[in-house]
Amino acid sequence: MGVVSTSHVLLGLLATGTMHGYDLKRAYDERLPQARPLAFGQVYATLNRLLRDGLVVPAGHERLAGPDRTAYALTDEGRAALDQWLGTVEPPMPHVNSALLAKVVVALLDADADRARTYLVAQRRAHTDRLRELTALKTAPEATVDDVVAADYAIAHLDADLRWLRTTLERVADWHREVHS
Amino acid sequence: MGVVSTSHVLLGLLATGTMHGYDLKRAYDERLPQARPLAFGQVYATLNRLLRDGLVVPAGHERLAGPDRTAYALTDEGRAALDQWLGTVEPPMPHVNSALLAKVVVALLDADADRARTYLVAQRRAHTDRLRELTALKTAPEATVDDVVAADYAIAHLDADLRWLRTTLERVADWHREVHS
DNA sequence: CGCCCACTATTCACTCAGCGAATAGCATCC
DNA sequence: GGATGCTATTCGCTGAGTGAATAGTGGGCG
Repeated sequence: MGVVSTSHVLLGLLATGTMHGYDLKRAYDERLPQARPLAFGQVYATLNRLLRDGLVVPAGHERLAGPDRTAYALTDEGRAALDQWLGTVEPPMPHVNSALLAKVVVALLDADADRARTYLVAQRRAHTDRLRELTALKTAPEATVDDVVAADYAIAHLDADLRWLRTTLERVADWHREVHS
Repeated sequence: MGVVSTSHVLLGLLATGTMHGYDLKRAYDERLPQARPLAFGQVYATLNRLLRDGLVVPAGHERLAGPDRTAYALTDEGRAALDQWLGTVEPPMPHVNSALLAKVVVALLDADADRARTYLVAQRRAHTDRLRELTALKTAPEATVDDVVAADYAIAHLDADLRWLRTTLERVADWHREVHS
């Protein structure tokens, strides 16, 4: 599944009004609090790429109670790129990019089936623990819809992992036999 | 959830015997056929980092029916790093890194609820289509256990996406109201 | 007043990751 | 003998990501 495209998200945030880098970072943290943390440095790097590609333009260079700051605004091209992104479905699972799967494959390859089994059991434990955390976070009284939707996403996928862990545990012996043949 | 660590997978493949870059790439394709495609260039880049860090050493430099080739072998340090990796559980969903979620958030932010709804419906369609492909692939007579396990992983997560898409569709109106307040 | 701290805003230097093209030897086949 | 294809590696470039550095301003505090 596609990894989240930082540049498109920044375009989307800029579409709500001109902003400078620092504000963008804060808007990102506010709107996508559960997402991968975004460093300031990366915001400016991405902005520069968007500028280079003509998707944003500088819109004011003021100094106001602090250091210089440059605000950026979407161009028509930027608006078009954003609409294009929003109107396109993400390719669903074009390849299986899972650390879990990779680790089990490697464990089966150069250790024995027990090694893989031990790992799977430990991972299952970590998953159930995290699942508890997330359901608590979701049902907390101060949870916003943002929080609930993000938590639901994580919960659904942890659940998917758990189901996969269970059936894979049952298959470890067969699988090990096949790998070493 | 952790993205698959190329260097550890290569260490794992090397643990089954000394290999040179080209063989490593083939072993990767054979053992992880459903994983993200790995370019030759990246194999050598990663090998050089492993060499620099003392996790592998050159083990033979032969020319045999073709260009020069350098085989690499695991060092004790490399073996230790591999064991360390295999023995560690992956942090389950430390952050929600989903293109789906990001796109819906952006759609709600600078378009209306219908825009988000249209996207969700289109995405659901793409998911169910892919789901059909994968079940076909899994039940095909020539499917190996590798194929089945990988397909199960993908299926479980597509299913998780679908459940999330359904409940999110129901919540779009509420969510849109909260975002614009 | 003078000083330190915290906040705003951006830049810099560096490494990893990923991709496509380039290079180069050998095989083989028509 | 020229074209094609396989083995094996290198190169150049862009993007992604991190942590530290820089610099100005305002507020609190003794």
